[in-house]
Amino acid sequence: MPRRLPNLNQLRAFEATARHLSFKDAASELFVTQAAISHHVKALELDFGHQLFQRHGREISLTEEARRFVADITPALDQIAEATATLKSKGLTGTLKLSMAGFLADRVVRPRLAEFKALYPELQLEFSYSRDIVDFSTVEIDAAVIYGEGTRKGLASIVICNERVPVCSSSLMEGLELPVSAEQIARLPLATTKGHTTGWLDWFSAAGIDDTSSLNFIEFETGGHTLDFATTGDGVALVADFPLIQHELSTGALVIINPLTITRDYGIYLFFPETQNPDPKILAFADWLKSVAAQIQAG
Amino acid sequence: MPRRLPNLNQLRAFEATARHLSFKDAASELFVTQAAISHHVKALELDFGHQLFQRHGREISLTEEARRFVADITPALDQIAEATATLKSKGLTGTLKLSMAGFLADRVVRPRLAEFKALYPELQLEFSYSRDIVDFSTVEIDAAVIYGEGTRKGLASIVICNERVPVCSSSLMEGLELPVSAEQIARLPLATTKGHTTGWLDWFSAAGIDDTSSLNFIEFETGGHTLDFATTGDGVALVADFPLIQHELSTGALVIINPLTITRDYGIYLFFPETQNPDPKILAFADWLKSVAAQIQAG
DNA sequence: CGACTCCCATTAGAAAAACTAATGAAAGGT
DNA sequence: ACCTTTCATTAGTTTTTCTAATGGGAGTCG
Repeated sequence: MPRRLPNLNQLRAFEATARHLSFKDAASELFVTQAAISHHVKALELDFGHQLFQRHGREISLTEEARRFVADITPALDQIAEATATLKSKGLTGTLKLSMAGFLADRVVRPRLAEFKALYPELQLEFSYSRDIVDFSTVEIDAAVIYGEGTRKGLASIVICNERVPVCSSSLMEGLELPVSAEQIARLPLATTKGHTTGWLDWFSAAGIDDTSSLNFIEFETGGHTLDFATTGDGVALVADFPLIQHELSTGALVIINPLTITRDYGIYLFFPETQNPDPKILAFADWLKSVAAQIQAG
Repeated sequence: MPRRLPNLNQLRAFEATARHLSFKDAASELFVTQAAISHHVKALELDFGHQLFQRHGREISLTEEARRFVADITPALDQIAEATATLKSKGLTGTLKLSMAGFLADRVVRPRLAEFKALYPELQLEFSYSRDIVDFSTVEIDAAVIYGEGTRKGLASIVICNERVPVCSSSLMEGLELPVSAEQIARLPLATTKGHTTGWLDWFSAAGIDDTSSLNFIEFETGGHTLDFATTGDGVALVADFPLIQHELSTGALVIINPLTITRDYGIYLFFPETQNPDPKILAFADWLKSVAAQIQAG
């Protein structure tokens, strides 16, 4: 007799909801909207012929049967997750040599190294620092994380995050209301890295402002400096909607002053030499880095 | 840290394949085509970055890592299936009083009673026999399984199976090749239950034959009799593609002589009095009966 | 040896499922 | 009383999944 399983996507939605006791939070964990979760849970309740949650206004609680049911399936899902992690990491041993800008390593990768180690226990990461692309033929590097355009000759690339939003310090916001209009932003000092004003030009173009002659750019050596400039309240930076600024956003040191996000070629990419079969270690790292980005964007 | 799960539908496909060591058989277990399984497994292999099966011509075998992985996830899926079964059956206690034609009870339901009991251990079934709908206001019956039209005034209905195919004994097939053309079938004796020639008329209409004046109908009291008639080689019966004839088909006593299947209003339905909230016991039984039908049609 | 059969792979397109945006409704907080 | 928060629902879109058709390779049988 073949095994009879419920719809497993619905099951996952239910389990996440049960953990959070919130449709909204479950939705954010699974990177979907609250409506999607609501649909899933409702379908599951219909299938099972039992209520799974009691709804009291904006609160929900598990029914007696549902409580028992989660207790049964949670370890099962854990086991699947663990077996999957083990399988994925299998064979990924050795060292992956990465090049990236210092502020990316400091702010994004290193603080989460433990998490990465848990997923790929036998994989060592080695860092070297370069804000720009390296020459793979002369430097012994497997892959490079670059904040820039997504295509380079002879290199394969994987998008990590190509959405960018304008941020500034809350102190600069005095007297202004969120969202700050693009016209107002155009009058503020705009931080960029040297020679990379394209991002801002794209952003204003997306905001419907084409006269960019009067923009006031302040150029810096590194992306970290543009962030510092914004953080100290001296101007606005255009940054990837990425773990980069997670801490600052949550403490309120930085604020997204206009929700307009541009998705252009300019963003964070992982580059590596083009081959038929890319090194699985690189793919694993790219996969992980993307998940880090996704986690943040989901709030 | 949110749990990271693989696509669970792909996982189910993989697990079924691993049990059967066959894409084809896994497909049939899951009621899909072989291509669907192939896609799922391939996607999983891509996600994991590992081959899961070695392909040797038409044989497949598990890779070493995959073997380990199945061993990990199989108990997890078992546990989910079991927890689901428990939850579904919860609260379904007492007795469900069913009315159905004798041959349906004898051929379909009773041989599988043990299976039903396993799913709903606290639910008793009681049978009474009627080929036609009963008057729910006078007879103490919860639901009726009827071979007929799918809509009756004041009653809700659930389709169990509304596909019908022509069958006859292999002895009648002497000198004919499968599939037998509709024109040839039109010359054979056609068994129906009394006053229900609609099924055959629909079938011939679907086959493109509109002149039904010369058809040779033999009418019987019960559906069982039309099957007997076909089994003894005296003519052709039009039956639901359903467990009814499973045994006869597998032994070769009956043969589907033309694959044309009609899906019309006439079929097997579960009827019960229309209410706002149907008795979950009825829904559970309908659910199970549908699964029995699906199992057979998948071969 | 060659035709045949049996599976798996691949493709393009169809069908179904999942998801979203928008909006409503209920309850809690201010 | 008003605003905020959260779940529900609807209709429509997007994405995923599935299928039908077809090709290829490896056994099998005459």
